[in-house]
Amino acid sequence: MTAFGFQPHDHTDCIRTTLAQADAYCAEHKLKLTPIRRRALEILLAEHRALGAYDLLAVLAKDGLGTAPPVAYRALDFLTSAGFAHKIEGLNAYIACAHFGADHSPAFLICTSCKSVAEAETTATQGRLGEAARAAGFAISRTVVEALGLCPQCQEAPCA
Amino acid sequence: MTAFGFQPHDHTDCIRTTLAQADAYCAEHKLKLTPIRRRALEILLAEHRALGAYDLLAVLAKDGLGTAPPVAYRALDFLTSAGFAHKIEGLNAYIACAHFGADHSPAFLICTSCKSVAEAETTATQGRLGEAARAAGFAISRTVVEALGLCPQCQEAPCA
DNA sequence: TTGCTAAATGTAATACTATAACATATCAAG
DNA sequence: CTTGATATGTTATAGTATTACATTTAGCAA
Repeated sequence: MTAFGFQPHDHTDCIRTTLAQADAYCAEHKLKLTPIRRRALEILLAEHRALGAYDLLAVLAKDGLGTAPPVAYRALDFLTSAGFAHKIEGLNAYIACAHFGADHSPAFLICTSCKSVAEAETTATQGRLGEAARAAGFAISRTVVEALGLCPQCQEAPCA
Repeated sequence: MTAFGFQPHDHTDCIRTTLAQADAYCAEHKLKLTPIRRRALEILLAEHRALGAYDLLAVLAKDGLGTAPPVAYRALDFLTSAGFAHKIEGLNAYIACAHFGADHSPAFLICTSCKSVAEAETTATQGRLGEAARAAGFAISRTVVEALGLCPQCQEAPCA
């Protein structure tokens, strides 16, 4: 359950710091980090793994913040648009961004056993995808770069 | 509708050639390219763009080859397992493989306007994902590498 | 303050994507 | 020919996401 680049770390601190950064970012960019949105981000940060929209919704519902699917999807739309979270297409799930702030094109290492996710930093025009796009005259607006496999822990203990 | 690396080409020939290759590959590997599976591949080849499972099913149904969802998903499972087709995660859609045969880790350029898809060839351990995986001790089993954006044609005619 | 406008939220219904479960049929190997 | 594995037929359901519209809230201007 605890994974960041597959290493344990201090969750409480990372949640608090990132929420503060999000508050500051929204203030500066005239975005509204409403209670639902802020709580959704907090939930994703606390889990620190990919969470389905309905999983998120279940937690929001326990807090009395909404019960219908659009509540979760709207919060996720906001968070992903603002760059506070990303969608993992290979899992139809969402995760808090590990590299707060700037516009970026994340790459993910996703453990299919324990569901932990590591986020690597890239730019959209790097790597083989960027090469191929330039060669083809293709204009990239978004990239999906994900590797599914086993994290170091789960390679050692496959039956966990 | 006609796109291969976003260039027009001879569909009829490419369908025939690839089906023949698939027949040969299945004979050699003791796989059964049954009528449903063969027709599904033919449909994907003919469209030459990402097709939803239910879109495929609709065509199969017109041919009297089945009406229930498992018909389409089973055919797609077979085709993707055999390497004859790939799933585009960013679109929840499927496309015939443009590089027949060998085991490979495809990278896609996907036009969000006309839905055409170009497939680039890579290996799972190449590029930034491979670097990140090695650094983290992560064992890759499958990669998802996709760029969403506009193909050359749609950049010029955005209102098509 | 009042009223306007845009954004956010509440809610119900529905669409889209995918799988589970189980019965039946087909086919190759012994 | 029978057995076992694979493929297909079919119904139901699970999981993911959006549309549509009513209501509320927040910010701003008259």
